Amino acid sequence: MLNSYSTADKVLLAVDCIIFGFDEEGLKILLIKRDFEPEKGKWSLMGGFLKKEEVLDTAAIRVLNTYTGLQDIYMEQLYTYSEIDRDPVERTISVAYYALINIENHNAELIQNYHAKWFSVSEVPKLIFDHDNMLAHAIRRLRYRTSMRPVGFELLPEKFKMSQLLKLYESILDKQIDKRNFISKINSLDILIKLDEKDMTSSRKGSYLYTFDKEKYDAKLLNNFALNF
Amino acid sequence: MLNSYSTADKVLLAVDCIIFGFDEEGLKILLIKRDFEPEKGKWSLMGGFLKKEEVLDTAAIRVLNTYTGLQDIYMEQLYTYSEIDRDPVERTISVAYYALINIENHNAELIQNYHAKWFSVSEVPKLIFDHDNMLAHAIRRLRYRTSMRPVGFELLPEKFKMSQLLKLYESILDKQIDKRNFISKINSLDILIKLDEKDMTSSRKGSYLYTFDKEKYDAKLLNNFALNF
DNA sequence: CTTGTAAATGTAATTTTAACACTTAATTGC
DNA sequence: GCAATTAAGTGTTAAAATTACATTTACAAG
Repeated sequence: MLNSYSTADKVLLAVDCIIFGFDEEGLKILLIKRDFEPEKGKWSLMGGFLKKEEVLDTAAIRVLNTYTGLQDIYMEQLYTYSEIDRDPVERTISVAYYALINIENHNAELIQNYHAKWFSVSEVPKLIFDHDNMLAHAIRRLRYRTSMRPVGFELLPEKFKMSQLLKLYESILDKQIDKRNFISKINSLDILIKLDEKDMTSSRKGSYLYTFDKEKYDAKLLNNFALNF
Repeated sequence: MLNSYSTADKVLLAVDCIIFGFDEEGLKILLIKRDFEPEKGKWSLMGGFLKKEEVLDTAAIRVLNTYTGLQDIYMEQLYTYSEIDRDPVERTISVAYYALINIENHNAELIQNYHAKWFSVSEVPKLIFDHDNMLAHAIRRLRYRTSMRPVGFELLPEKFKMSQLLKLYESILDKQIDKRNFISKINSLDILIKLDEKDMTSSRKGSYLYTFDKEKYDAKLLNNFALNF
């Protein structure tokens, strides 16, 4: 019967986390080496089972924290995967979440302790189960999202150079963007604050640092502004 | 322990279906009057529980068919809802799906037999549980999708007038669109075939009928063409 | 003080979008 | 049969957005 709570099947529900990061080398993703069967020793997304009295968003945050120690990371739900044999051990439905984080802010040491490792998105190893599929889906979504609104907030350090922001966009969208057009478009959005400070590490001349203007950014968000690079 | 299949909690997993339709009156949504407790007699989305050996996509199709007799409706997964008390009877996680169908093609009689009823999206009654939230989410997604690619395929009859297509877009996006700009933009996409046939029911002059050019449409899809009305 | 390096900067051509109103084709009623 | 009616059909222009493209600047190093 379609609507009897008592006779309905119950299933295992998992969450898997796709964590994007960004540094000088480009766009990366955080993976773990599984330390349990099946597929022990293979690379995998971070995952775990949903608890009875837990909301999915919370489960995703908990799983990420368990594997990496990372806290207060905002994740977005991506998609729910339910292929019958996606998990060879037992029928498991998995809800994928993704997040963007700033690699520098989230110290490598902690991640080392937890056996998680960053991989360039262009050099991701074969993953277990349907995790390749999840990752591909997440990248697609990230690209899409990027063209709809600035994503730099989460992926860049507090203060950043314009060239970093440009590189971030080029990494995510996987294409070259004209520097001048990029700068004028970003500036026209009026969501950055140019600081008096310069970063002298990368050139003789030094380059100005910027921060996001959170207030103006939030105001724009309401209008669903697009970017179209 | 995070990864023990044997000790992990199992939960009830449901699917709920948000079915959009379109006719002369505009954009509509298909609801049912619940004939069981709780909330018996209240309006609701169509829902049902996932079976052990069933994929979510299939469950969504099955549920829709059970309530409406409708078959072969392509649905897209929307989002998974997991608030603890979203279902007052028992903890239930629900995966929402949405679809666009052509009301004329899917005969009203069948739907009557099954106690489902079409409501204008502007006049939807209060729904049970978190279904209002799901619907709002689905409308947002439909608008978004509409601006990214033509959706007419599913919502219009095989042959349609340009004015119907225009009205469809106006209904979904909930705003007026200039007739001439609309026509020239649609034509520039080169995905419609203008037939020799005219529809004489709505005016003295009659209006040409169109169909979608599926091949050209699919070719364009690869380029992720946008519409921006 | 010359050299090297990345940063910073502007303009013109093209394309896209937005705003806007009259004519046409055919039926209906007189 | 002709005047009236009704929705269909059709182009142009101004404004805005996008794209393509190259030189100068500031500073440190030698």
